[in-house]
Amino acid sequence: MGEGSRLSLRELAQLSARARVRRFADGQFIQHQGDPGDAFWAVVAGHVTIGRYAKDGSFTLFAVLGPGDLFGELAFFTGIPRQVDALASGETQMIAIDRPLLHGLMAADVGWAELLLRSLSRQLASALDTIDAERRLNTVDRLAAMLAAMARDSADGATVDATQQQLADLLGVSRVTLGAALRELAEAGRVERGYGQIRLCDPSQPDGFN
Amino acid sequence: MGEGSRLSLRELAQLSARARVRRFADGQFIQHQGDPGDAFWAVVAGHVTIGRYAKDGSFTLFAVLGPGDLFGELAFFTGIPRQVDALASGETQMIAIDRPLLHGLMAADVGWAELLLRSLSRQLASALDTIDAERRLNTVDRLAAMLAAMARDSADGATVDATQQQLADLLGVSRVTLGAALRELAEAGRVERGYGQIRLCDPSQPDGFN
DNA sequence: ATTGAAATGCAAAGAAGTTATCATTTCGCC
DNA sequence: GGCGAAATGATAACTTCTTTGCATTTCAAT
Repeated sequence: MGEGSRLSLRELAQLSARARVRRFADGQFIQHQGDPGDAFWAVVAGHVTIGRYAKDGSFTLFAVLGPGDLFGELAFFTGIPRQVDALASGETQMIAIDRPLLHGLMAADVGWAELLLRSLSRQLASALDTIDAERRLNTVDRLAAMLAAMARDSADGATVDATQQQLADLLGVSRVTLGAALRELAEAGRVERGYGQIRLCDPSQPDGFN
Repeated sequence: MGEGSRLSLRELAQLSARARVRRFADGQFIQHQGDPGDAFWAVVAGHVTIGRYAKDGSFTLFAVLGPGDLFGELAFFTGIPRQVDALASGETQMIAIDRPLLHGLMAADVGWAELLLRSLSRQLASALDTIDAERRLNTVDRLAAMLAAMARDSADGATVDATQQQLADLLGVSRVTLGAALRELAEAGRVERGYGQIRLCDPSQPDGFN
């Protein structure tokens, strides 16, 4: 969701100079659904899992964020309470951007406003793509598109580290359906299935989006 | 999609003072998929239909916007080409906000930046709700939620003027499925079905979102 | 090497949605 | 009032996804 809208090292450095870095332990809650949105976060180091716990305990995974990613702008700007839960995944360092800090940033450089607008716009584009793909594409194509997007963000650009259950949650289908779709892709020679890992055979293939 | 993030009359007046109003006839294209996003739009009068034409001619309806609504910020801020088509619905008046105008606005009043951030955030919240609801709720509940949201924006707050086909497109299901869901709601006494119109019997009922 | 937990594979039954087709109702218009 | 187009209602065959349950494979820790 937040891919492609990351802060640069320069911008993270500017932030660090103006606010202190907070540390979170693995599995620690950073925000709960329903919290007031009086600040949003910039990830400095580590990873953050974004999603929504339902009353029945089930979890809808929205995204896994990394260094440079922003999140929580939504509650901050709308005044709506937090819509999602966020947990640290591994040792994580973050900076909270509250209203005084934001005003300071925007006063110092209007570029910050445009950066935030660009970040939100990208997230919205991604969300609209998801909605459209969910209606228009079958499971196999949606999976292929998602894997391609995840691989682009990965270290080597061709491997996705995730279990079938996690992929199923991301895609909003059952593990059974996801397994069937994966098998179809594997039989077509487009991916190789590992244990907790998927390798894309030809990442340059069209991904169905846009 | 854009509900609840409308410009006030005062803000529309400020805009009109700085840019000329453009007129569009019923059915006229305002923007096509793939156009460059060198400006975004503020609706001054009339209505705009937002959606996406697929190659096969099918149309995914995203929203119907009214006076005070903004759209097209997405392509403008991300640099991604237009993702959606927009058509005037009835005689429509709009203002194009390009980069010089936006910079003028933001320089005159930082409030414009926050207004845009708020608008985008609300659209994103709405899109995320849609994704989550699509996975978690059954068709009947999603329909009830959508009808409640649409009724809130309507004149009397209890009537929705739309055909079953349009509602089906909005919800992303077939007309058959939507008809069945509507019938279920009608039999539960929650709505009354008219010809091209739905009346909510108790709009104060919880709508399933949040 | 063994063992236990996690991940994956597989199959059957059932729920929910889609497409396609046709009948019926409603409304505007002459 | 009658007509025609649009909207709605209804039905059936088909597809896709889910749930459930269990077998198998993989990995890591002892």
